[in-house]
Amino acid sequence: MRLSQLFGKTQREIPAEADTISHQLMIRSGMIRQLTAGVYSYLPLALGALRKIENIVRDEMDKAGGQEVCMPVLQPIELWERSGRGVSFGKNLFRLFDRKERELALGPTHEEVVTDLVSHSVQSYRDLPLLLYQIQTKFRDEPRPRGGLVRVREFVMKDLYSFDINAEELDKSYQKMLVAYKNIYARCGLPVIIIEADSGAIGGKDSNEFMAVSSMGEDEIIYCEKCGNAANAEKAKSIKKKANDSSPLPMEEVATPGYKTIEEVSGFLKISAIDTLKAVFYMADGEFIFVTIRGDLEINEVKLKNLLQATDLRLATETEVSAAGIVAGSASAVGLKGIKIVADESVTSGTNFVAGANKADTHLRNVNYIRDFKADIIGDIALSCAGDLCIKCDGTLSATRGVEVGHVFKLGTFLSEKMGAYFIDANGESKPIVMGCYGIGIGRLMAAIIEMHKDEKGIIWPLAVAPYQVYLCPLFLENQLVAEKAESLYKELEAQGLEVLYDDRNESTGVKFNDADLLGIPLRVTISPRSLEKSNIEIKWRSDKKAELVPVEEADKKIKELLDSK
RNA sequence: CGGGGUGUAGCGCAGUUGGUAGCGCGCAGCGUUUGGGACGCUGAGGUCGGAGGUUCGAGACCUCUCACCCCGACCA
Repeated sequence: MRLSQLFGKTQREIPAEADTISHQLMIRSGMIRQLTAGVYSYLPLALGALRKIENIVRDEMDKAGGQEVCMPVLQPIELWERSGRGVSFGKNLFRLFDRKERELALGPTHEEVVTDLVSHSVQSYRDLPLLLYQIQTKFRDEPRPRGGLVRVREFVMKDLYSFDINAEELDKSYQKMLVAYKNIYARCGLPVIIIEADSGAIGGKDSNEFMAVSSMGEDEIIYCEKCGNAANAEKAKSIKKKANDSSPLPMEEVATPGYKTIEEVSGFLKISAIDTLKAVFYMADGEFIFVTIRGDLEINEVKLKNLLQATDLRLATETEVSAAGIVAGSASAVGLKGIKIVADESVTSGTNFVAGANKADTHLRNVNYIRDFKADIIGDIALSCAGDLCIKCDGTLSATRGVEVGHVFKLGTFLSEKMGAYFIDANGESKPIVMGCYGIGIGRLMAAIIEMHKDEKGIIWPLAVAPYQVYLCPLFLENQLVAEKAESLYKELEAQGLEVLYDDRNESTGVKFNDADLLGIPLRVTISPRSLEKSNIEIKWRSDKKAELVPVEEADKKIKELLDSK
């Protein structure tokens, strides 16, 4: 490709709307252009890299036994009502009406469609296992798109669905996918860690995420350096500090005039937060919920949502709180009636807590679980954080941030049951198909790769995913010799099947080198009068500082060799 | 959904007490240059996000609205 013809210009200035480095680089290099929030056009350079990534993904899916299909983006809403997941996707589901006023959704994922599809063509255990996948656009109306391609509303995703006869067979499919995924990230030059994850709106049991560790990541990862146990913070379990557990004393009131927050109250009473109980109020599917947890801990809303089996969970508004008769700032579960109480296990971890007295400017000392209050539901709803202890060994947990570049789920049978996807087993019995699903966001993966492979000058593409392999960079193009050699080398390299970006522009050396660095094509080949005088050309890896001189007549061979050796 | 911020040329920005819209980059033409973002001259490019209002006069002031970005979706 001649750079002079390539659609998409490089730009010097850092775009104002771009915060993350990968986003800035993609805009500056002319790869992408935003149309509206979370919606992007992909220009040739971006598409080149995306195709490379897709092909790696496709190759690994095929090797793992996957068969590629293409399913509709446009999906009747009834499909989502049938599975019950329309509700859990909520406003993230793009909805529209056709001319007959029939409601449709733009597919945010394809479990429903694929399950429906399979239910019609799989009847026997002989048809299983089955792995179906596609690489195709998804639509999700995210409340807040961010970070360029990190979180968008329209994106290309590889989604594979596995269908098995039982849990053991699902395990095998799952393991196959884990291997394939590891291969994919390795081939893309992206180090990842595999962590335990919540299955969210997708549903299901076991779930793992592939995370690229990066400061631009949206997710917090809690991990143990000692045993390697790692999980998404919204899923992570940990052992918390011990609270005091002296023998229970009689409960007594204490005046706390104007002191409301845990910090204020514990400061005023000269105790630490660990010896208090905090109260937080939620609305779960329209029901007011009173949640209590030890004062030094935070509530993990994902765990809470799962514990309540709620589809919609949010903090209660002040109006709802007062309507429920709660005295904000002095609330506790002690003596509370007619409200569902959820408690974190931590309330049982100590004794003689300070909690609200449910009366203004007053708290209670020596509150003890069971004796003074009882929860309707008790469970682990605490957020784990760095400094807690590992539940698998006695190591101390650390926290880091990561970008989720892949997510795999064991779905089990809940969808196949709802969607009517059954098979006849070897004994002639009808059973629901056991499912798994496995996704990779291609654009996000590309962004993560750039985030990982860059320097102050620009992108440094790993060869396997670079939009071009060679940046052919003649200097002083008006020089007859340079022009002729560049043209002939360009043709020779392309004839060898190499992907060459030929900078045929009459730009100054600085401009060309800076653009070459910005675009990050792995191998730069410089042709100039200076080196040509000695019958040499210059070859340099984008990742290296130093260039290598090579005799002109060996240039094409040498370039091919270098690329093949990588 | 809450909080904060920004909308002026393709990009980055300036625009004073309200007086007929500018700079840099980029773009086009000509010339001189050019081993790490060269220089000169000439030129094109604007419904100042939108609507309404105040005013003799609005990019600026008022009201409404839309879009985009960032933070939080978090404790009473």
